[in-house]
Amino acid sequence: MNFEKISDIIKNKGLKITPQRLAVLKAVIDLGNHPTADNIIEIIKKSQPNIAIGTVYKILETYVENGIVKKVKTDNDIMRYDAILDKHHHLYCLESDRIEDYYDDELNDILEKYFKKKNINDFTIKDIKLQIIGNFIN
Amino acid sequence: MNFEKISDIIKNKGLKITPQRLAVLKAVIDLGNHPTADNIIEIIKKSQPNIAIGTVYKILETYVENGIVKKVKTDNDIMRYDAILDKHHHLYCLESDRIEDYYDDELNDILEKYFKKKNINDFTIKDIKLQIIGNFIN
DNA sequence: CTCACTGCAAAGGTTTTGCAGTGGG
DNA sequence: CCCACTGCAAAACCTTTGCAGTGAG
Repeated sequence: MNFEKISDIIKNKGLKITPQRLAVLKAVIDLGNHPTADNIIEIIKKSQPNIAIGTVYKILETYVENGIVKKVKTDNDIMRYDAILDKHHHLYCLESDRIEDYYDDELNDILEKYFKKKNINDFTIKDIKLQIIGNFIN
Repeated sequence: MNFEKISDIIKNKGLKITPQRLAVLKAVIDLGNHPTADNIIEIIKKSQPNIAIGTVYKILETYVENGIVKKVKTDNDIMRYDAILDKHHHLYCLESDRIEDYYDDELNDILEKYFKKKNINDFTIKDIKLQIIGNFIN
């Protein structure tokens, strides 16, 4: 994704634009497949060798607070990040640490209809995420 | 839960029974609400002040491998554990770190039917977990 | 008896923090 | 210009590991 679009995303949230912030968001979007903080840093170091690890974590935290990216947690306890571009769920592989996106509007409709009918006591639903766990067939 | 039942759960998996193992599983079950390793250790220290933190982690890992407890992924920092007593999903509170269980067979049926029909390419589903995210109304 | 389990302590890796200096608006 | 952001390094944090000693089967 180009820097102009990325710049817009950041600006829309009223955040200051810095080269580091542009690079972090571009990395999360371009890497796509739920990168770890480490993956992101590795990519950014190519264009900005002096970026600090702490800075990347601070930027990611800012993005999470502003709803620009989401955290995705794995069983191995390493945090991964995911740019929010569309509503989707995740396929988790039991045999590797692969995580793939799963999109389906029909599924979202089914869930929405179900929860609208159920109306859980004392709980307001903001989001629903499915963790679909299994194995990829190679 | 009493130690006899807990002992049976461990024995059924062909694992050795030790006071530490009994205490860890009892703590996970009794605490109920998806305790962290730290919560578990805190409880156990009351009856077994000398138990080692490393031992608790090793025991929990053994239980996970043997399907006695599950790890619960939170989008925040810390790993939580959950005794497997029944198929269920989780309500995550955005404002606190509360996690509640959500049971509903109708939901499980709907999901099963949906995924049976969809048949995701190159992926065999072993389990599906819903993260229902929102706020508890106090 | 034997091997798996425990306790201990150190190491491992990830994420957070404090502070001085910098630069975006 | 000013305040928010960055770089740096240390530290906090949770979890894992190695090893010697112990105890369950």
